[in-house]
Amino acid sequence: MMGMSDLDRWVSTRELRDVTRRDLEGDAPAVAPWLLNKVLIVGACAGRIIEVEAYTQNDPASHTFGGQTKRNAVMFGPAGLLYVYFTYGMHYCANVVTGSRGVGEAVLLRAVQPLCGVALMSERRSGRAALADGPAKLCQAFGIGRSDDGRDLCAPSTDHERPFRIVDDSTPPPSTPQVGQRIGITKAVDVPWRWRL
DNA sequence: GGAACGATCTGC
DNA sequence: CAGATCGTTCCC
Repeated sequence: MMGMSDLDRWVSTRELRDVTRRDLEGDAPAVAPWLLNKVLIVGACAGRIIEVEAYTQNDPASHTFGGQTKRNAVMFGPAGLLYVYFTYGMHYCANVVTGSRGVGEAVLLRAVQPLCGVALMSERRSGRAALADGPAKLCQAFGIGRSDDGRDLCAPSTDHERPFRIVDDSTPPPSTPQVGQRIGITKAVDVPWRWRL
């Protein structure tokens, strides 16, 4: 018999508000720190966003710097889409698209604090202690993959089996987040567009 | 057609 | 600190 999941319990104890497309639309460097403390929900897993990076169109480190391609097309879509890319031959990373249609901007989700579905995350992470403290680990823990590229985080939830969105549980973004250089890039390395709790 | 290179992670 | 591992991009 199906018991109440930890997500059900967690949701019922907090006032959750869907983050709207309008909330997400804007320059990635402005939206990125605002996303801190928001909650990512994918299926039975939820986690509080604790580290992000911004990427803009005229940013040499961004996938969109060279213009639109098949791979980065979602980044040019409307704010609120999820841009998922495959890298290093084995990892996926997930971004929230922030620019309006035609503008290639997004915020990379680098780390979340697991809130729900911890057992499932642990299983997907092969029992390792680190569940979602890196962009590829986060995707593995949440089961985010290639087929999620272009999913709409702001559309009304149609898939009740696998909700897929970002919500505000009334925890405000930190007033003084850590700010620093982005990780793992070789261009525009001095741009301080990484934010952390 | 081919080569170089990753917005990373892991184990040594 | 180097290896894994393959899609994407860019150059010839």
